[in-house]
Amino acid sequence: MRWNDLDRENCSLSRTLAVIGDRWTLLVLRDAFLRVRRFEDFQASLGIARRVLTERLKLLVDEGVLKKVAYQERPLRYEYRLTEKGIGLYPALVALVHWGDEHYAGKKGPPLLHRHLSCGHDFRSVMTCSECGEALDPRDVKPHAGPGARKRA
Amino acid sequence: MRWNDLDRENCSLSRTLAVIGDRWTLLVLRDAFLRVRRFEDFQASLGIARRVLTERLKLLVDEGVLKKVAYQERPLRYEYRLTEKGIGLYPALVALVHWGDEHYAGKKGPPLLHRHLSCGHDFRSVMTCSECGEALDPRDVKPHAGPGARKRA
DNA sequence: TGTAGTAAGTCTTGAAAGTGAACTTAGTCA
DNA sequence: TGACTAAGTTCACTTTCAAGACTTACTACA
Repeated sequence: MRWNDLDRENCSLSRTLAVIGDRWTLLVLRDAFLRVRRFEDFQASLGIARRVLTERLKLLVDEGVLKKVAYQERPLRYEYRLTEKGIGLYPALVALVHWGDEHYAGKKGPPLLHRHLSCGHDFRSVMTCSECGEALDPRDVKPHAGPGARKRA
Repeated sequence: MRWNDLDRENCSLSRTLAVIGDRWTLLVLRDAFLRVRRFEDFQASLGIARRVLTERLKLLVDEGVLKKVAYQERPLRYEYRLTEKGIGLYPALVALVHWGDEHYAGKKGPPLLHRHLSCGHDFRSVMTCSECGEALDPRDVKPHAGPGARKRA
């Protein structure tokens, strides 16, 4: 199977991964959330091959995860910013980071903490149920076919 | 940069991606959460090349995300099950699925729904603050250097 | 005893994607 | 004029992936 075929699969995870399911893409997004915006800055920060960076940024822009915004004219130059759709990936990214903090941080602790400005504390994200507000235990969740289901979910 | 070098980077996301940041790996984990456990079943379900599946399963076992459990002797055969560490990836996976539901589900709606057994409703996951319990707005979060920080976060 | 079947890999070969360095373009600055 | 900058593009080379055939160790059937 080719990766471009993934978006035709009837699974929201496949379709998500067809857009952002590539290591570089997720690192680009991490940087974007840390306010990196320009081509040279992404390149220097990640050490990514320039051709690959060009390709990934283009895909993210085409998918509406990032948008190009001119930051100067003559010479015309653009920077890349997260759209609302892109910001919607924050929970997933934070969940991955916190999983890494938990299992791969060294003795000293995690390299980066997240502060919740409105309460003032460093936090970990907790996945809760949109309906009852309780914290979710994976064993307390049952997947079932939804309205868009075909044969395989 | 090689991908094996990623785990030496001082960033929890890099270290996480060195383990699970590969499209196939995440799809393997999706299947694992849907109770797929055997080599042949993963292979048939995903259409993944057998060599790549072998490799990915081995990495996940080496990293303690999956464990091999014998389900019969003579011939000795193993199945792959999520460990506690693997189950810890559930929030991230659900967040990715829900992002896909939101942006890529067709007119009919998402192919798969998640029911919270203890409250009985289909839900979406909401990221909340472990300290104050409020839902988190990405704009209300400020990352800052943690105890394990080196020069770059 | 021979034949087929099963589960979990392993091997092989051509195609695709990634890597690093040099090059290009359009403009500024001194 | 010459050096510099940002954002790519091009090129030669290496690594990884895809698809399918093959292997191993055992069971079940006739």
